[in-house]
Amino acid sequence: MKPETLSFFERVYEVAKQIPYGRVTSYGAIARYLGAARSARMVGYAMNGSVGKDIPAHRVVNRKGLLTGKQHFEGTNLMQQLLESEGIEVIDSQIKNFEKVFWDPAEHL
DNA sequence: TTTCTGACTCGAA
DNA sequence: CTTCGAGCCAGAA
Repeated sequence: MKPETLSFFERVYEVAKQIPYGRVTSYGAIARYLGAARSARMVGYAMNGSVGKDIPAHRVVNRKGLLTGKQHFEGTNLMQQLLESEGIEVIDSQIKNFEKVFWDPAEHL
């Protein structure tokens, strides 16, 4: 691809799409991978437009493994349901064993 | 052009 | 240990 022609949002999408099944990552991790370590907020903001695209936004959480963006899904528990269906243990919007299911873009890409 | 906002993060109290 | 505040950047109005 031609990253130079892609907007920041589009770059975020490209990375988010590559999150493996049953794994999750953080906004900050994606931001750092894109070279914008301090644009974690923008990553989340970008996910707003993830609807209608093939982006598994539910696999992206904050660095604590907390489903901070679940409110942006249809139901307040949809995001958690999706993660649990992938084998990820989630309790009260908090991912358990977050370190084990965490997927670092820089590590895989 | 200026202003505002946000699905974050980190450091300090 | 938990809670609170300020900084950060990119995009839309």
